[in-house]
Amino acid sequence: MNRPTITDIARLLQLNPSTVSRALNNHPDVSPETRTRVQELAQELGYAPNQLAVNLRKRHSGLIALLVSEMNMFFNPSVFRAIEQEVYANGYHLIILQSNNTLIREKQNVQICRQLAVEGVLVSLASEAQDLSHFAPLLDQKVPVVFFDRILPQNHSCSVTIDDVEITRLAVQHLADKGHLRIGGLFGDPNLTITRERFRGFKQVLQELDIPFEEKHIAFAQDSEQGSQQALKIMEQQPAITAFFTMSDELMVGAVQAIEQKRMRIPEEIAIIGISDGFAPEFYNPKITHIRHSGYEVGAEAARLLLGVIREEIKDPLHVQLACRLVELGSV
Amino acid sequence: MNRPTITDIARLLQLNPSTVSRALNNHPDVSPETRTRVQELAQELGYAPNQLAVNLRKRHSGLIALLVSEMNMFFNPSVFRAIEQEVYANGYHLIILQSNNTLIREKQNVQICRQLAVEGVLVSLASEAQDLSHFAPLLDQKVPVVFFDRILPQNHSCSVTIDDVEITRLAVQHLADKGHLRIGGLFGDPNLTITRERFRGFKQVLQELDIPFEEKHIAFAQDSEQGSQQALKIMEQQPAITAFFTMSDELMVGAVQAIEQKRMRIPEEIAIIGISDGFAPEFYNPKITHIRHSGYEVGAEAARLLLGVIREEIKDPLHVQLACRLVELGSV
DNA sequence: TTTTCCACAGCAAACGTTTGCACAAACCTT
DNA sequence: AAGGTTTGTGCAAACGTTTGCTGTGGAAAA
Repeated sequence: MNRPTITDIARLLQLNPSTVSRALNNHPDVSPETRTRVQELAQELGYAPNQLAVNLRKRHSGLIALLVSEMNMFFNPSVFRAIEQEVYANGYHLIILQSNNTLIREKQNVQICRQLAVEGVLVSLASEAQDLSHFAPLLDQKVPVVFFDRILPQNHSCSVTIDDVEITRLAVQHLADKGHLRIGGLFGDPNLTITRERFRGFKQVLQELDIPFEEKHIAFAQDSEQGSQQALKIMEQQPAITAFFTMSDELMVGAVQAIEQKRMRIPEEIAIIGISDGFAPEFYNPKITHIRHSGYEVGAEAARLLLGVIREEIKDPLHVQLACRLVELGSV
Repeated sequence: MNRPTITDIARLLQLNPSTVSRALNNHPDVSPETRTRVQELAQELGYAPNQLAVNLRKRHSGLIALLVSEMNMFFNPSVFRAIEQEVYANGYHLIILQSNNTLIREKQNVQICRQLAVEGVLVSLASEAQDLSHFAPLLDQKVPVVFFDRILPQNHSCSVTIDDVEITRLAVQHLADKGHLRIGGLFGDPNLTITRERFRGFKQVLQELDIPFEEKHIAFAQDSEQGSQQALKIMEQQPAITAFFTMSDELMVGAVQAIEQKRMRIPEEIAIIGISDGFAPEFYNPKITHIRHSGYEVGAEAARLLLGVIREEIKDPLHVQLACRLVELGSV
């Protein structure tokens, strides 16, 4: 037999499919005796419900979609791991859609979510996304959406981020505490809210600490390679910086590369502090002091919020900002 | 209206649902006139087919599952990126299931694949998996399966790997060419076929080159931290090694950490060569010479094979071994 | 004019479940 | 012993599509 159905079991047991269905779902309306008869036969035949039929009938898919700019090395893997685990533990399944940072793909992915009748969507925005209008098809259908990490300001859906201003405050404060007054800053894609916020925080904290902000000591870069080049340029400026602040792992890697290329010693000749989930700082010796944000926690929290909204335990949009902490490892 | 169905359109246009269906699918049996009438109204109403119903009717899900041990930093992201793109480009969607390296989860995941009626499965095995018997439920149903990266020897399904013996040959040969005769080796989880093969290759190549194999110069480690400790131990052995071979990025990171901790200079005092997809070697200065295997290519090839099997273009199990090449970057 | 054929549209069944309702038998009530 | 309630089962519709078959009107062929 090709794949036993509920109807097959019903026929074999001289029962009605509905009774079999109830028996398998432990519905109280069915006698213990028939229940066991049904379940035993189901077991024996290796029966597994046809989820496609269940989905149609119940009008849901058991799917949660993760819309993400692209798989990259640093922030994502731990976020994914957390999300998958949380989703799995609650009986849903995770489907992943990449936007490759393009708006057009993100729009398509929204449509796919709608077609597949996903029950919730987790979103880390493409850098091309300037607003959230393309999520209307989902929001109109009351599909729960939670934005995380790469978000835009809005108030209609839950979001999970880290406190970007606070994170830079911790970093710059730590550098200042150690006596660093000329600080080089490496920042990412200036289109992203996350970059703008961290940059804003950086300047703000410098001002609070009465450290002059020097245009020539900061730069924006898209990846490690660019970051490395920009870091070299910054290090050539006079008066020379004594420390680097990098807003992401990619840029930290770039900065360290540049420092090593100049054969300068960390932290004796130049200090460095980054923002990281703690993985990449381990690559080096000394390990890199950083402000730690947990990608795992971001993912887990985003998934928990989404599940809360799906279960209607959460009614109003919640905006969670996760705490971070300084991890001193000797590079400052 | 809540979400227009084909029946809604039929009613509004005084047509039969079947005609509407055919019109939307550009079936030739429908007149150009009604076809446009239908398509225009569909457009106007924002009609999107209910994929759940389509799936049930067509008895497929449009889903491809990716069974993976866990999301980790190094090998996986590029593999995922490739797989997602290939799958997406062919109109399927990707669902991801982690096993956390446990057999029990892998078994559950197989069941989930069956229930969701996925049309193909890509597998990188959990380290607990000692055989493939738990994939029987899928193979019995003729669900195409392709194994990649972490595989076990078998002949019933396609597989994609890299040539582990050849890869170590390239590495060790390169070290020997540069005059290194005392080579430290760092290897991963000895349960994995991949580890055993690379270790076998390592010994074999040493023998071919008439370099004595020293037990005290090799070690096994599960992660960077352990790798670093093992590397330190190896470096303390006399006569001292002059070069490291590391079989994975994690271990490369560990070895470099140990070398830096000893304040030894690469490559003047000690050389290092690794196996990598080329990302992590960029972290350092000098960049690390490595044998490059493309995670992206592995993923893309695995996905292509799977799609080939699904489309029945590939009938017999194909075992693809991808080529690798030496990338010289100055650490040897 | 009659026959043949084709283009188009409708009918109805099917995919495998779930679930509201009906109904029979058995069990309590007074 | 008549009525009411519980317990277990069956019937049939529904979820939204797709598709084989049937049927009609009209054009082309004979």
